[in-house]
Amino acid sequence: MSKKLTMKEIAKLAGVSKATVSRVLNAKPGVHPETREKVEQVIQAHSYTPNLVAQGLSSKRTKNIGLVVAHTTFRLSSHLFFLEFLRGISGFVHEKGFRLILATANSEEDYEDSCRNMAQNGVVDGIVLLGIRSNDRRLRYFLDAGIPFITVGQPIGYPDVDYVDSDNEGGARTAVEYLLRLGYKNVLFVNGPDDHVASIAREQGYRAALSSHSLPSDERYITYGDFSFESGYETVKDARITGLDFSAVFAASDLAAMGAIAAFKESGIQAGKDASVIGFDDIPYASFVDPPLTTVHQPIFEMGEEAGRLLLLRLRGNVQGTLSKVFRTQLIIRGSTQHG
Amino acid sequence: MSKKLTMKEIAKLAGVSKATVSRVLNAKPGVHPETREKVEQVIQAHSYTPNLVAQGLSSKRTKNIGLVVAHTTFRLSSHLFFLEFLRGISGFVHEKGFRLILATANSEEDYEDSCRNMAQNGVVDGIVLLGIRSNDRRLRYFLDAGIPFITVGQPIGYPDVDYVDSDNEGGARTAVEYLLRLGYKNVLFVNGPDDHVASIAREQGYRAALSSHSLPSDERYITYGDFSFESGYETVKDARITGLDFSAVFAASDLAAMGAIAAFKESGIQAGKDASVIGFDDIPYASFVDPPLTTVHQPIFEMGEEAGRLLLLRLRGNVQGTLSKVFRTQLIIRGSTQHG
DNA sequence: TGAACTTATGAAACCGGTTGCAACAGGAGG
DNA sequence: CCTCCTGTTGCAACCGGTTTCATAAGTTCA
Repeated sequence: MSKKLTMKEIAKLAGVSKATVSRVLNAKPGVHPETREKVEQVIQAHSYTPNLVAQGLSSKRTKNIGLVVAHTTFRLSSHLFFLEFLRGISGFVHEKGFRLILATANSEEDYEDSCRNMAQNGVVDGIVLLGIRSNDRRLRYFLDAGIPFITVGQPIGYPDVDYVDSDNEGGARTAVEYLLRLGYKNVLFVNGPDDHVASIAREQGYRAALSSHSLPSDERYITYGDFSFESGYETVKDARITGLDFSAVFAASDLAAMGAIAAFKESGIQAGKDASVIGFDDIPYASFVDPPLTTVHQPIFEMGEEAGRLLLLRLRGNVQGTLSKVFRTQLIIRGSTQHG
Repeated sequence: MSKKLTMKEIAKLAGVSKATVSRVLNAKPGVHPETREKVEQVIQAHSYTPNLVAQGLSSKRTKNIGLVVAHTTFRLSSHLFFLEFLRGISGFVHEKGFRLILATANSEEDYEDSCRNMAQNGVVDGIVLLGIRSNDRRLRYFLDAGIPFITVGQPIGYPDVDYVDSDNEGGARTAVEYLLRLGYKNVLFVNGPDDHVASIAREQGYRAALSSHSLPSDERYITYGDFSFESGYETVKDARITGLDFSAVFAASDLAAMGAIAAFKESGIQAGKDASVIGFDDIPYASFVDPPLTTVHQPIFEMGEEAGRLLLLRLRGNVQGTLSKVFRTQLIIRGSTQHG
């Protein structure tokens, strides 16, 4: 455990000044090739690496990206969306030499604190925000602090904010239209939280599908939950007790769809035969369950990569206007919908 | 977007020196109550927060914890172990005022780099290592750099390293003994990678269970995979083709167990009736699939918290000897094993 | 051969905090 | 009234880098 060398010591060993070592390290011009060579040798020999904290202080760029996750998103340990997104962005930013700092929270207040801290403490160069709400007031922290950030999901209420999203509305519409074409008259919609931006878009898609088939939206068939298994399960149970007449369900998450399937099964109704259920996300588990889940695929991994890409673009600074990218969604037909 | 104030400016506004502001901020003694009050007011009024990077540089403590995940662990997007662990440690360290920096990688070399960087660049105070192997040589980076770290899973080959773990051996043994008591003579073991520390312990448990029933270990029934769905599926398929005679499977992950169930099903064999399958982990999905999975529960969330707790203890410095905690595992009997 | 220009380099200021130490004021004790 | 102590405070060095600017050395050209 040799003590860590500093730039000054490297400089002395190479017989030059700190400034020169710094120039060599950052591949700056204006260093004689011979000098550069010599310095590089010393660096190699002692396998010196600069202290990134010091570097961050003086250059005002830490190469840290903050990933802030709304606690409601994070709490659903089963929310594989997050994990897949993380894989995407993590790989990308690391490749570009950035680090990822995770800010999560166990409560709404902690979350608020997380946001404020991230915005103000100077530790991160930019931020990715996951799980935002409509008119989310937390965005103000970042805007006020003047720190670059990008949201996942369209930032309703903030037209000038960068974002990545998937075509939630189109995906929902396609799914519901598919159910209607199968002949179902009533489609129970198990949505996410009503102020979640993805929920809002998916609800628009649901309504659009009904409209396109000249059907009115019956509000009793539109319900809000939290994307969980339980929310799908309970909603279907309750709806049947209430006497609603349906055998098709569109859920805003795969987990909720699995809950719906389980609830049907308890009443002796088999999804894929006597009923149809469609989920949303296409998590890796979707094809493993029985019946395999028909669902709306969104390219979560790619969305993660893209969020990283756009944020880094913004950080580099030479962009004007707002950056955004909306990914296509795709209906994946498996076994939980009636065939033919 | 008001420009961020520095400590010097706060000092001027309060009519004191930087040093005094620093003392107030860190609740150090030796400041007159009146002065303290005044400084606090100015801080409040401008909602000043210190620059954590500068603080990190001068105090040599960044309050960052690195979470390094072996790429093989991370690549399995379906590996809910990671997510649940993350929830545990993340909540804990944030509560203690630390941040979590994620280091992951898409390849073995990237992973190696990640480790080296984390160890040397001075950005983190301590490190949590997930997914280590037996005699993992990457630990040397951290030992050489003299940076505190803790591993998840017993660090085979490094007796003086802190760790948290679950009783993998006991859990495996209990599971296999349960199958043997149900009357199965041959239990196919779908293990993880053979150099993964958890795999090693689970294999010991498997063998111990056979021994305790005076059965020899038949090596043909011990197979290695990567914890994935596919590895469970393929292994069962192959084993049946090879002509092995078994209708009980113990898998080292829930996913692999689900794969095994799927493979059985394709041959018209129903887990829970004609065959028995036990998984490991008890991921949240385990109870949602059909049949609900009998599995060995390990308290992943708590393990995450504990890893954070022990590492922070170590960082505080007033501990001698090595820290470790092994959590109990528990067999959760659901529907994928034959009843009675 | 000297003026003008380039290129290579180091000294020193700076980033925004923490901390050791000296200085200074006020009170106690002799 | 002087000395000593204690409690507050600020100065300045330091953490380990980056960057500006002055200077020295070497080139080009008239």
